[in-house]
Amino acid sequence: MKKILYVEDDATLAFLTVDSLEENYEVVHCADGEIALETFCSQTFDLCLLDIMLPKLDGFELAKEIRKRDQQIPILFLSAKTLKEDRIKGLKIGADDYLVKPFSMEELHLKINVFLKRSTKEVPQTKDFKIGNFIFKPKNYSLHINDKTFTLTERESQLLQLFVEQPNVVLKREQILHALWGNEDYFSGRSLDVFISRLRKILKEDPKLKIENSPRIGFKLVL
Amino acid sequence: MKKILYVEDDATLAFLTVDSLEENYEVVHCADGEIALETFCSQTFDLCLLDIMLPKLDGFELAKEIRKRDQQIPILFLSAKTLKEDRIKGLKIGADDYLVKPFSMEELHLKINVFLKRSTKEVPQTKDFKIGNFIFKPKNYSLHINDKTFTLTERESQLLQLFVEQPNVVLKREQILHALWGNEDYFSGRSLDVFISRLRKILKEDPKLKIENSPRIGFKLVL
DNA sequence: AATTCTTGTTAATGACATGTTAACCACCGG
DNA sequence: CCGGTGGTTAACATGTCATTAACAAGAATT
Repeated sequence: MKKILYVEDDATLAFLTVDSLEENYEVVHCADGEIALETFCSQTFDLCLLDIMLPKLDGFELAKEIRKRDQQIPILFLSAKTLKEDRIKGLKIGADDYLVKPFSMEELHLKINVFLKRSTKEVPQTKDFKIGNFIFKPKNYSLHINDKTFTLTERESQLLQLFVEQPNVVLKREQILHALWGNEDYFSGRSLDVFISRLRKILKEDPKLKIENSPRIGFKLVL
Repeated sequence: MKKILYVEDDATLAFLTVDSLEENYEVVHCADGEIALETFCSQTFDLCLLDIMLPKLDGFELAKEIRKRDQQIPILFLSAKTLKEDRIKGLKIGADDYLVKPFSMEELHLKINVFLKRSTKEVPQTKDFKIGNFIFKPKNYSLHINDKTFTLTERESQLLQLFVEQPNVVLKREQILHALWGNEDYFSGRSLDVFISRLRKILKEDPKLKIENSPRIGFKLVL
C-alpha cells in the first residue's frame, strides 16, 4: 500500500479527500506546513500532495524543503490559484503537477496513479503474472501450470519476479545480486546460479520458456 | 539529446512550438494522427506531445495505439478543451499530463522535463539502433533482422556499438582498442580483427551494410 | 619482382564462467 | 535436543569466449 503525505488546512475538504484517498492508499494528513515537514522527516512516503495556502509554511516553501531531502518523491500541488505564474513557480521548485481546485476525486486518483506508477518500478504485489502457460502469484510464492502447483521459496520468488518484470531483457548479474542481496561485494557466492538452476527445472514444464545465459553479463527470461 | 514526437495540425502553432522546443530537444513534427503513428513505429522517441483534435486519427486514439506499443513512454496532451471529462479520458488511456491551450512555452518545457527526468532515471536503457534492416539492442546484446535474432557476446556488442554511434566515419584502430581494451600498448594482439570478421559475417544478412577497412588507419561502418 | 607489413579468416587453446548435485549450516518451532 | 526448512557453499562437470596461432591474401615499400 502506497503512503501519501497530504497537507491541507481546510478541514472540510481534507475530510472528504482523506476519505476518498483511503480507498486506495495509506494517507497521513497534516494541517499546516511545519507539522507536515516534521512528519515528512520522520516517516517514509511515496508521494506528497500539498495545498499552496497553508499556515506557518506555505506549500511552495514546504515543497522546497521536501526537495532538499528527497529528489525523487513526486510532489503534486493543489490550489485554487490558477495563475500561470504559480503553476510555473511550482514546477520550477521541482513539483510534478498542479491540480486546480475544485478537482474531482476521480481526477485526483488518476493523477496520483500516474506518478506512483512511474516512481516505483515494482509491480504491485497483488498482481499475478502470466508467463507462458504458467501463472505466477508472487504474493503466494506459487507457480501454477495445468493442474500442477509449485511452491517457491522466498529467494526463488524474488528472482522470478525480477525476470517477469522485464521479460526478454538481459538482467546483469550485478543488477540481480544487488536487487536480491543488496550487497555490492557479493562476488564469491554462487547462490544466484543455484537459484537459476532451480527455476529452470521448474520452468521446464513449459517448453517455450527458458532462462538464457549471456556469459559474463547475466541472464534473460525468454518467452 | 532527447527526442520528442510532436503532433499538431495547426501549422502556425506548430511552427512556434517546434522552434521553441528545438532549443532543448530533437523534435519530429507530424500534422496528422496516421502519419504520427507511422512515424512513432519507425523511430525511437523519448516523449510524445499530442494535440487532441487531429485529422484522420484523433489524439485519444493515437495515444491508445502508442500505449499498445510502448507502456513506458510519457504522453502529454495539448488541447483547448478544458472539460474535466476530457482530462480524465486522457489520463485513463494512460497519458501522463494535460496542458491547456494557450500554454506558455516555459510551462511546456518544465512539464516535459518533469517526465523526461523520471522516465530516463527509471529505465537506464540505452536506445536501440537501426542499422540498415537490422535493429540493434545494445542493452540486450541482440541484433534482429527479419525473423532472425543474433545474440552477441560482450565484446562484439561493444564493438558494434562504437560503429553505430558514428556510422560512415572511420574509427582509428587505436581509438577502438582504447575504447574496448583501454590499454594503449595493446599493439600485438589481433583480437580486434577477429571481432571485425565476426561482425562482418553477421552483417552479411543485409547486403547494403559493410565494414570497410582503411589500410593502416582503421575501419568504417558504411550504410 | 621480391620483401615486408597489414589485413581477413579459420581453427585451436586455455582461462574462466556456468550448470548441477549434494553436502552443509543456521534458524525455528516443537 | 531434534527434525525440517531454506539459503549457502563445495565440488565437479560442462560450456563459452577472448585470445593467440597459423596461414592466406593483399598493399606498400624497396
